[in-house]
Amino acid sequence: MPELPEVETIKRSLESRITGLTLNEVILINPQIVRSPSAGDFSGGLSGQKVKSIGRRGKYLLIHLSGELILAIHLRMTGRLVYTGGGTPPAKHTHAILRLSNGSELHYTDVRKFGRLALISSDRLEDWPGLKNLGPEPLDQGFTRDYLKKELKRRRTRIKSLLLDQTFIAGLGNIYADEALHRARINPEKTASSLTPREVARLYQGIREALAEGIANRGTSFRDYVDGLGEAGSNQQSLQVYGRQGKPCLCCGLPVERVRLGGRSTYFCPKCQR
DNA sequence: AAGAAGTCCTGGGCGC
DNA sequence: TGCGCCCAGGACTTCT
Repeated sequence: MPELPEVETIKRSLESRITGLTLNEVILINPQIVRSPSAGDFSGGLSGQKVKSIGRRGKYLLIHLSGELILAIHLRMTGRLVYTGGGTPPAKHTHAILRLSNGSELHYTDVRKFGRLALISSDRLEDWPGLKNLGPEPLDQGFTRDYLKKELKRRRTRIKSLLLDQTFIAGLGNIYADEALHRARINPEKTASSLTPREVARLYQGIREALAEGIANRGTSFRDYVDGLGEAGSNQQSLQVYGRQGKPCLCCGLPVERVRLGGRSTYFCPKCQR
């Protein structure tokens, strides 16, 4: 499940490889993955474009192109964007191939077909539905303790569900939400507005540290995730609670519990997170 | 208007 | 060995 650290790692791994290259050819195997515009306009609009730079906003990878266009990619759960030297036969579930001017290729692969690609005009990026309502970047200056405190105060939903709400904060998914709450020693079922000032301060730290560690470890390869060069990350070895149901909490030794919360599996330590 | 629930997808794991 | 069932979850839509 590519979340902020995984998308950031993909961005960094692709940057030096494709910046400055031109997209010579776009092979759209499965048009279903294109969110906008139409499949024909998407392929036609991309062809001939030069890659200027790569950015990221929340879980969106943003490839900035020469003609004031941006290729926005959301990998959802099982999407992969992998650079290959060229001539590599496409893996199963490959839905698009972008052929670059040096003969290399970007392969977009997605087992469950939840991910989406879109071609957006640069000047309309801020108004684009996917990005328009995104909350602050948790690792940027705009995400402050004060923002967190104020937002939590007015929300009556459970804290775990709020952490997954991209309009509240951009980039957290199920793995890093659970890890952030464990770091902060907060029970995921607590109502957001009920957190004490100390808990809010711990949560602020927990979010930033969980994400920073994920980036330092080049992402969590729990199931499908690989970076832009097809390499797995190592953050799965550093997870404290996610996926560790029944295993001893690394802080207190009690078994990690799993509950369903908002339709999502949620892992926590009942002793450390009260 | 906030919050919850349903929907899309396929492979892997499990019970029988 | 194989069939059927459940589970994984991000963002969007629909509902209450």
